[in-house]
Amino acid sequence: MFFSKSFGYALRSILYVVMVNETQPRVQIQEVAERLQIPKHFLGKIMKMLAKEKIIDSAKGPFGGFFVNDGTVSTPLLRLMELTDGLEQFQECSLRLKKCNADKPCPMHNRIVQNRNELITMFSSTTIGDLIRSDDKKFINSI
Amino acid sequence: MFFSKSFGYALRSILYVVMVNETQPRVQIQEVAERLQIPKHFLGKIMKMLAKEKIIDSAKGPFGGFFVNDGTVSTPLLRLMELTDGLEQFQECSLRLKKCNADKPCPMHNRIVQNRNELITMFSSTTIGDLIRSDDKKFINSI
DNA sequence: TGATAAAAGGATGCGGACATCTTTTATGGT
DNA sequence: ACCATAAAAGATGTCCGCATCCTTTTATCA
Ligand code: FES
Ligand code: FES
Repeated sequence: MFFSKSFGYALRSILYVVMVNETQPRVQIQEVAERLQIPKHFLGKIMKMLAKEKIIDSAKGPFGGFFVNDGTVSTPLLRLMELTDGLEQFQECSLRLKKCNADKPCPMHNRIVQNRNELITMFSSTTIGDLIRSDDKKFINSI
Repeated sequence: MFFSKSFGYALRSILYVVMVNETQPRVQIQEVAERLQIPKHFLGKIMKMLAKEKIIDSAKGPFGGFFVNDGTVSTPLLRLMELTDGLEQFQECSLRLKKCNADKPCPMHNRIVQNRNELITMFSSTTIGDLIRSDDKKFINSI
């Protein structure tokens, strides 16, 4: 289940930039696209958006590229999800009925609300940096 | 979050048929579509599929329509999900990497696997009948 | 200052989920 | 036998996520 491709691309790209930046000041789209097997031009759009939203920074010109800024590692996953997928999926009724509320719950509501809240909590409290620290460097092979 | 519209339509329609069938032997697409505010022709496709898969039964001709069968109320939600959305979303990596496995977990894996398993358990163990019993008749206004 | 490199930006295309409409087939009542 | 009715079937259309490509802008360096 079930995040958009954009979310996955964005997350993996940021992780890659953060890790590579430890030894290398700039990372270019070309490199990210190749290493992470992401369509280059599509990735361009995503990283441009991430830069505009100040999740990462970018520099044009020769020796340009993308690089982390002060906020990068403390970005919560929820913020990323907001940018790529929007937050409606967390807030609206799972059956897309008018309004998810405890007074007039849809048939699924009581079965799903706890699970959903746990997910929201995880997305709110987990940051980019958390992912890197917890899994150590090992997973660079699997992003 | 984040079931397909088809899943929502299917679930609500079945619930409606089950409940109405207590006092009325057949239910027609027209009626379901109006009461549940679902596009009629699209609903036709879905209910045809549900009938073919024996989740409900159908009868053509005058006084025809859809009606429950012996298995309807004991259908697990997971079976419904399988028919409308497929089960891949439960099985594959949330970042759509090759294979979700504990040996080479993606960065999200450990953050999400428990939540996902809880969801699978709920979908496996909850049936159409469960939904009707637990919420009693009240929610007929909100399907 | 001009050549070059890389991101920013925009136009276009593709496929699948969602939706509508029309035709065919089966059924029960007359 | 015939007709009205309703599901089955299928053709067609729309929209959006995903993807590609091309042009423009900005920065660097010889
Ligand atoms: S009312 Fe549907 S999930 Fe809350
Ligand atoms: S490896 Fe990605 S969710 Fe399990």
